[in-house]
Amino acid sequence: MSSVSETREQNQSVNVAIDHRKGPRRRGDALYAAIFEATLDELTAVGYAELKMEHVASRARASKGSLYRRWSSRAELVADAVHHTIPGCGEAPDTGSVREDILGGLRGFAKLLNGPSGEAVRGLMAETIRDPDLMEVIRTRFVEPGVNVFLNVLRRGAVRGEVRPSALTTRIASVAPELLRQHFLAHRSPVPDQVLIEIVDEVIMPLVRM
Amino acid sequence: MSSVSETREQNQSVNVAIDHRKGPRRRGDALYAAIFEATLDELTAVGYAELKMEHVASRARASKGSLYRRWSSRAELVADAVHHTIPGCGEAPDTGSVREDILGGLRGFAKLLNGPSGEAVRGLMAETIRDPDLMEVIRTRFVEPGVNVFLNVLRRGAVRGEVRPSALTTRIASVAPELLRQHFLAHRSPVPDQVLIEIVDEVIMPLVRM
DNA sequence: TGCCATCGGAACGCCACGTGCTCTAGCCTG
DNA sequence: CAGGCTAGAGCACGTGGCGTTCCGATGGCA
Repeated sequence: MSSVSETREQNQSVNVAIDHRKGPRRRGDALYAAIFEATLDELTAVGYAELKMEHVASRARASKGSLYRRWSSRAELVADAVHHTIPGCGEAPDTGSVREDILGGLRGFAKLLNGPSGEAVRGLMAETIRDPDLMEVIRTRFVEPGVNVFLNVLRRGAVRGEVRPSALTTRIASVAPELLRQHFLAHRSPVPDQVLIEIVDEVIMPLVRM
Repeated sequence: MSSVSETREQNQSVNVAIDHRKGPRRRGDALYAAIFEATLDELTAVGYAELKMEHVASRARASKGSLYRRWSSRAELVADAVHHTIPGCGEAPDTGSVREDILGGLRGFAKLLNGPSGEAVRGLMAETIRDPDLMEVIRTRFVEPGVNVFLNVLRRGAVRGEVRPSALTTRIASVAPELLRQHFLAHRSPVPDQVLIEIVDEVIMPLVRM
């Protein structure tokens, strides 16, 4: 996380040694990895709105051409970078209590949203306005997996008799992540833990009780 | 310098008919109204993402300067135009039934979202990423009034014994509009009426029952 | 060793932004 | 009613990021 502007100045003015037409040059996976890393660094540094392809390239010590050869837009690059970085889409714990499971699942999502991935997701949500296709990608990668997490929690709760069987629907399983997402979009991160507790105790638990 | 004035002379001689420095010129409210109308027309024509200040000005037969003198950004212009156009922020009917009241309230919002205002709101949501101040404006103008609508419905229902008193919270009153908003953002409009019915029957009614 | 796909760097045209300038219409005052 | 003053229309400009293209260099591979 050293100073970006220094590096750029050197590139522009004097230091011939880092003209990488003459230096070591990466290809394939190594280059992909460097670009992903630079993308996340840039996300944390300036946020999605101010993320410029040129700066990502410069930070990755790559060329704009190399970026555009792989991704046709900023949104695709960021989506790939984030998806490549986060391990899975999270999984709720199995504590034997629906309340604890859902709260744990929400905390997992909140942790992602509060990090650089969150800044990315926020930006990607915005980008879906320009590009409806991207919305499909977002839904598939970030939204639907979340719903399944909570649906599984509810199923386990129903088996134990904690959850009324008629609550085992996609719509109800979507409520918790949707409220979280809505709060995340409508307020600046980080999402306070108190909000998660409120969602669980005021909404989800009364909603799924027998 | 002389070449510049030559060009200008040519432009003038060719385009005399549409040089509105000589035509009727509006001020004050008339100009505001024309700009708002042009903004909404442009919104329906090309959507928020492709809305350009230059095109709005041209459609309103106004100058960019007149726009920037009033609004410092596209987002402020659109927010003003929409807020100036919609009558109130909607009010739920009082049918004597919580289910019908909430459904009616949701249908009111959905009607707004499915029109040009919806395209505007969608775009403004995106813009809040660049401009956190704008988020405050959006919340004040479009979000919070909606919560109060549903809170009033729940209060009336509690008086009638339809709603448990502990459900009279801001958080619970927010659920319906938040789920609607989330659906609106995650899918292209128009929002199907079936979605509203599902929100009411699967989520809200079980949530607020005695 | 020689080939060639790929890389880094730089320059380019493009487009919208936001601003400044000039000329002019409409109102307001004396 | 005349003159002044405010504000609007139109145009041109500088700026900045986009996405492309070209060139020279490089590293993997036959």
